[in-house]
Amino acid sequence: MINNCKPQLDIRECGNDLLIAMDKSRCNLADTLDCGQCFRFAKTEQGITGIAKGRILRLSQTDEKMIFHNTTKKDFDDSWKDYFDLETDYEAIKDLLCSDSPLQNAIAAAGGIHILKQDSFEALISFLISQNNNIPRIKGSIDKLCRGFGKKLDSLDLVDSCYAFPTLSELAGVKKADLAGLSLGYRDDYILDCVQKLHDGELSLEKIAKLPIEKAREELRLIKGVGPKVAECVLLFGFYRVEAFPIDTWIKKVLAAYYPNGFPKAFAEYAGIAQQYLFHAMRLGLRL
DNA sequence: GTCCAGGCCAGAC
DNA sequence: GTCTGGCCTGGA
Repeated sequence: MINNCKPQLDIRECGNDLLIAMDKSRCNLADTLDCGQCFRFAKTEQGITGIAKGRILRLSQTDEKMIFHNTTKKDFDDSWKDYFDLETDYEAIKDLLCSDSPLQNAIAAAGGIHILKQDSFEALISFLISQNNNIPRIKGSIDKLCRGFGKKLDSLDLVDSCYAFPTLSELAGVKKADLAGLSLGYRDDYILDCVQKLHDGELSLEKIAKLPIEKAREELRLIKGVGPKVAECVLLFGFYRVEAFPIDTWIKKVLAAYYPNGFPKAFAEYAGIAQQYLFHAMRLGLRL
């Protein structure tokens, strides 16, 4: 157990922008938004642009500060501080994980990653789509889903129009034919089953959020298309259960190469965070 | 052309 | 309970 010491944030308003003093090793926005946990952010010439919480967010980061463009301190305090998990003491967690050599190396390369506190419905639908799939296509399918069913957002200076991720009620009653053209392949049935079970009240994400992790896992697995990997992803990225440990092809390689006797139990409480460091480092092609 | 990408399901043993 | 083939699709 780690004594979580809430990090102090040095926040400054500058015109329409909000500047937060932050070393990239403490929180790296590019890595955080491009490590496979979310699918709605993209690099642009100015920085990073994406959609979360039904709003368009434009970000950039230098070595010593992150910049939330067109953002008020209230927006930040009400939404983004929590979304980017900026009040968790990652340095203490990394100190613990660094006692392990492969993790120490992974953290040196990817230690700026934070776990985002995403909407659970969005995460569930997104990771249903993610199975046996590649990231560009996942992003394309999700974008089309948003354009087809989500609320249109004021796009300010952006060329493309932007759409929020559809809510459960916006997707309720959707038919298989409505999903044609989203490049979902056989995954369309999974989404239909998921939306139907949630809309009928057979399952409730609010209830799942309050369950012990074992029980939450079982409930999620009742949805067609949710197997072990997808369930762990939804728990970790949609419910902020940082003890969840998704095992994908990359992590399988990590476990085989560096943890033949299993992942250390000492890290169980933060296994999901460790997983992200290892996953990102493997994708970078590093030797740990 | 083949392979595979952040898997899961159904059926066979 | 464990293992295997099939599944949509697009890019390397």
